[in-house]
Amino acid sequence: MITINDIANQVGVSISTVSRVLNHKSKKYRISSKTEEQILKAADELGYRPNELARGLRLKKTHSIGLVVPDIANPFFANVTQIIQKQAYEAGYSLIVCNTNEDISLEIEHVELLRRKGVDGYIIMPVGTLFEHIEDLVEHKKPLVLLDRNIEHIDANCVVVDNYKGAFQATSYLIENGHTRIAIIQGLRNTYTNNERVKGYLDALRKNGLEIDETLMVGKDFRKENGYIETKMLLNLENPPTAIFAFSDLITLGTLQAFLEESIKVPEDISLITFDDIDFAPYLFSPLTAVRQPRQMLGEVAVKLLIDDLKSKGRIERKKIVLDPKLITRKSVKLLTHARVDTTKINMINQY
Amino acid sequence: MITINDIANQVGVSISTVSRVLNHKSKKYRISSKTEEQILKAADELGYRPNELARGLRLKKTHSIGLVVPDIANPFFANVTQIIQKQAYEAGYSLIVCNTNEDISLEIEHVELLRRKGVDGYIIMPVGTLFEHIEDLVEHKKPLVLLDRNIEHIDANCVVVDNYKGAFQATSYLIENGHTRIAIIQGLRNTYTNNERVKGYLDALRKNGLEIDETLMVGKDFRKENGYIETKMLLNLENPPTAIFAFSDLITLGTLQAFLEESIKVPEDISLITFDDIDFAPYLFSPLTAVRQPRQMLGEVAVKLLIDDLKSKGRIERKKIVLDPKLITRKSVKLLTHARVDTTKINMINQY
DNA sequence: TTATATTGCACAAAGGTTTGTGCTAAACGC
DNA sequence: GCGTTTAGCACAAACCTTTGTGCAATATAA
Repeated sequence: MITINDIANQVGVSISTVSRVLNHKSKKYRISSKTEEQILKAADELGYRPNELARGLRLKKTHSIGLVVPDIANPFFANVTQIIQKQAYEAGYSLIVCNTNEDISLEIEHVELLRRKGVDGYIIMPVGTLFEHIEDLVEHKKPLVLLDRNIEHIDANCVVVDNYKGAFQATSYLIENGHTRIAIIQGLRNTYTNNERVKGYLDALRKNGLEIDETLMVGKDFRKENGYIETKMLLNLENPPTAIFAFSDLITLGTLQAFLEESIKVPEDISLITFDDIDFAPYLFSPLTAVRQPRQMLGEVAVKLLIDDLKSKGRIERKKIVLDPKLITRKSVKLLTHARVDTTKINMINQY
Repeated sequence: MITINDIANQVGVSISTVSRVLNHKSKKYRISSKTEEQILKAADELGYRPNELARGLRLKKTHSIGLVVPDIANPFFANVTQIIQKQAYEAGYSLIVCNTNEDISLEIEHVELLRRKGVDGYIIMPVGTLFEHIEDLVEHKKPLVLLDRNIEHIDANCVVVDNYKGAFQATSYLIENGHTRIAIIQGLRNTYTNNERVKGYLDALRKNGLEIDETLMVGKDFRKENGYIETKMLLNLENPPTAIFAFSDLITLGTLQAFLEESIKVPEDISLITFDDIDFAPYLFSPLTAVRQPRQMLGEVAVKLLIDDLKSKGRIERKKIVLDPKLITRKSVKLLTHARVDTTKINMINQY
């Protein structure tokens, strides 16, 4: 491994001079242009590569940021991750990616690891059930942004989408189409996203004077298996729902599998609406009506917030940013015949 | 920040003693259990967190590995990435993820960055058009595994799937179903995967005595837009194909969009087969026949190979591992009426 | 010519670890 | 009681940088 020492020896100067030249501080320290050239030449010839560990140790900066994500394989998170990676790279940062699998103890461990590695900042999509480790981060003034999921009590940068609104719109749309027995298959309980979606769902029901049936509020995590099992159960109810609102693309995947096995057709036999607008949604057997989240914006804003924080060294105040989702209507929701379509109401929903 | 120095002061011993205790070397260096306890207690109370930069500098080990991937947003790569992350974590390594966007200059930059950061090993899915930067890695004996794409001339660990076989099977399947005008929409030219797939396609045509029509061999990268544009062009041919073989899930996405716009139905109007068996494939408007790649295995083997290499310090010989893909037949291929189905041939293909 | 300013660079400390070696004091052998 | 072993730890170097300060040589001023 070539170090500045090797360069110094080759040129016959001290390592401090080499360092200054390599860091473009020749003028400031009055290094003659002759020496400068020699050093640059030697560095090139020897194939010098700065040791970022040593720099990081000295400078207390690693130019890397830690990304903590629940499930990279989930298309939604994968997309957001890609955006973040790109933005971070362009700002001069590398990404250390950690997958928590929605496991809080894994999340804690990963955050601990990232601290040991001395990352400059954190972008975290927290499980959200425990958060002392995150509080500790803000207490120590570590640049941090909470992504996709807010933690109310914590004074940290945060960018989320308005899950309440998304769920409210989706549920309202189903109601407008004559559905009264609407099931939800929830994601992980007590996460920010899930809570907000449940609230939106309930409020939409209440606003329309529909009764709330707890047996229709099922589900426990954002995974495919959850969607599959709960759908099977829902279909076996004595009085099954006429519509299902799935809280993630992966849940929808399980739901579709259950439908296939039971020969249930969407929307003829049952209506389906989903959070997360997967790329393939339009080409599914029944093109899916979905709540689309602004993935690109989510990632871009997260990185921007973090970089601002990094540059300002905490002098800048925390921001909580809420982005709007959008209901994309396709063909997976059936208009029940007894429904009176009230276009004014629909317009109201779209403007909401 | 708490250092071993702080612990040493608190307890009243030297930092070397602290270090040895914290590294479980008390016996080896005959530290009294009394001192040991005191140090452990102080470390806990002070909330000591080892500085991995300093350790890395001293030990020349960072416990992190660099992952270079063309496109994390692509479901295939996203899935592989997730597996790798998990396996790496369990082996005690963090993952620095770099997205090259199939851009060779970005790939080179990322590899350079990873070297500066001193990652212990590399898992790279190379663009493959240039590879001096990778050769340099093996020359310097850096633990490395090439994933999904091999580079023939390079003596590195490597795990790929048999793309030739996958393409051969898929093409043969189409031929068995009476198709003679089979288009391929290729991915990035001159990548290992693309080359092998083209070979498999051509060999299948030749073996069945079909003519090769260059106008049916289109496409230039693995993205959606490529699929969309090329499909539009293919549909406008004076003598359009009866089947399209798309070389990636994203290409298929574009193809489906084109089909939708042109009101083309699969498989009635045209047959479709794809590389990469996306999770949603069974539930598409026409459930997709696809070449499934063993994603889980791919990721697991890659990490295993790398870890072995890391542990053996280069004493172990390089391995090239080839995994089998699997043709999953669903309903996107139409049996052309004039075709004679030769079951013996089909069996032969499946055994291949 | 002498005093002062400037040029051009070297020295050394610091950042937090790990580890080979050496030193002191107690324990042991006889 | 003296020599030898052993226990228990400290010292200091090394890993590779960055940077404040200092010093010699040259240039400038008077």
